[in-house]
Amino acid sequence: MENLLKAKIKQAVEVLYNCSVAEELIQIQETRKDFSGDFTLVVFPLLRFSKNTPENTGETIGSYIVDKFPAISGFNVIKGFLNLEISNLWWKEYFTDLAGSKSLFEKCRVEKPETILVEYSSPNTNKPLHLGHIRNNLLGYSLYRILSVCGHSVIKTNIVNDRGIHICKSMIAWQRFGNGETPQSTGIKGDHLVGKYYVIFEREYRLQAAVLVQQGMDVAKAKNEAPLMAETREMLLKWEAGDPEVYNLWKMMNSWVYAGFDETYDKLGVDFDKIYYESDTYKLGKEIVLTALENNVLYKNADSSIWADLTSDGLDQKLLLRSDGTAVYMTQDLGTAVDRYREYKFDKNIYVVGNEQNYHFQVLRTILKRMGYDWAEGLIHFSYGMVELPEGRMKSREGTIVDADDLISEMQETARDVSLELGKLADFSDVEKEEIFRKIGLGALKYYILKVDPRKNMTFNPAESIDFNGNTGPFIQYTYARIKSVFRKAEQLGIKEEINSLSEAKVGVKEIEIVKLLRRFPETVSASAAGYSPALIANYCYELAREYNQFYHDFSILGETDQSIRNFRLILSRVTSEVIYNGMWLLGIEMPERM
RNA sequence: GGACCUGUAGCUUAAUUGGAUAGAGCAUCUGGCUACGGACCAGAAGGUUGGGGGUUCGAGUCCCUCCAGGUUCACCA
Repeated sequence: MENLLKAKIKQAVEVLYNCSVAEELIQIQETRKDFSGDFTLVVFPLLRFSKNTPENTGETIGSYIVDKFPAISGFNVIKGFLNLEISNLWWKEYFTDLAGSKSLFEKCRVEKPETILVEYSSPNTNKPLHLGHIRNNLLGYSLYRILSVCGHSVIKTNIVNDRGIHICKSMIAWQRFGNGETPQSTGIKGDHLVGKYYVIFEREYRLQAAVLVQQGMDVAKAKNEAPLMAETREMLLKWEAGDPEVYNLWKMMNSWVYAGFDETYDKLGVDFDKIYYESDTYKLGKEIVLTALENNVLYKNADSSIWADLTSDGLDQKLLLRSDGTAVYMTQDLGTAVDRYREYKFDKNIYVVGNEQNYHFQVLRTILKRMGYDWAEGLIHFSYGMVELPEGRMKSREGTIVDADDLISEMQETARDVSLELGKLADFSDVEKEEIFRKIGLGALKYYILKVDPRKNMTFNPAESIDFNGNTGPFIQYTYARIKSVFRKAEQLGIKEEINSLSEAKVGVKEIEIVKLLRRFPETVSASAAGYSPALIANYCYELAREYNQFYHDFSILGETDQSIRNFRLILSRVTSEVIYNGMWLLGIEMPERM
């Protein structure tokens, strides 16, 4: 419709003012709700052609369009805005097409599909997942679905930080203080057990350093020379050298962690097509660094550490190999990127990583480009904001980290409490009920996190997150469940859809209002793909649900005596439920048939 | 100190990328079921978009400058 209007307006300006107009000057937008009309032309940019006041120009163009374009039933001009009214018949015909279309995503397909890797989650194997990871996983997974329905070929990847000094810390602590504990012997989930030893390491290490400081050593030196830290460094060297004892311990503890992660991913409803391990990719990283050193892209320090000098790009010096030859984080990221490109020849490699690493990715891309990898252009850092608590940032030192597993079960508990209190599920079995509680609890959590602009820091307010009223996941699920309830009733009454006669129904403004909203779905999906923002879809779903609820409240569907209107409303409800279902599906949120 | 980011009602947030009178939810107050589901709907109140300047027909959005907060610049990841 917009394109048609643009063409007509272009024609109008040519005929009326004898000038040809550039496409960008014709600005069409949906009319704001407080004004009458459907589409609005901003006339200011056209004044240079009309050489007249905004009002007169609007009037002139408006009359021309109404005259030449039967779908336009009227217009009004307010200040510099020409509001065009589309005939109800056009909307009803539009809706007829929509109701009969096979896929809601047809209009989202891009012309040139790309191969896109989406990396998300990226856990360290020394701690369980927390609230920050939840935002990461939900964003990554939703992005995967959004890009996929737009026609791209998307590969979900995860890079597991399974090596490095931090892993050795848990290992050392377990060796020293673990007494052979295992997930089996303790009944503790594997990732939580390993996390426990990471915490123990930090505690003991801090104690040792404090003792040294008390003996008169300065703080930096004490931190460096505490025996636990020395052992850890030694273990990392052994690990890189392939020492069998260290290697086996590492394998065992990592396997515990993976079992734990898999459980959490499963609960969250996310998965991966390809998992990379840094223990595999860091070697390639080292090779690449050494090759680049030979090619004089990098330089070697007197202590034989290897660096990139990025000062000419406005960045700093960056260490790529330590003086003892071991790899750092950046080294393995270089290796991973090259590895991935060799395997997939991706057009884009999207890293879903927090905004605290903005600098890291700037450096990564710069170094790869200097090394001559032109495809580094396609590395995209999808930089999302931190999740904070009402009291401020989560701090492990203060024990304010919100654990992912705990949070998921708490949300489910709350869903159970609320549902049981409302008592609408009496005729369900316990298993069925639990499934509904799960959908509601997770729906609330996911929606709460995904509705905010990913780029912004967000506050996670526990009290607010378990609210199921207003702009929440359960509100949207509830709207869906109500529509389903209407269908069940319709079936009982033997009322069937008649898709042929939709445009004859004498429906009111509210129905048309919803049709207008439904029309925005594909463009919302496209916009969320282009802007990497699931939040746009979340807010759209809410708006649609709210609009539908008003309609549902004010009008009867099955009780309507005019059959053509009843039929229109029934199909309107069906399409609305489909759009809500699919929109929420893009966010990874499941919809219960009843709740 | 350098670089980057953020600031919208008491709180959580939106704003079609420069368009009209800044839109919602929570909390507060008031009202609404003989109905297809009240996890709903309607109404009230709440704003100098951190301050100031500039560009523009038009600025929450772009530029400058202050103020406040955050992130980062590790032989951590």
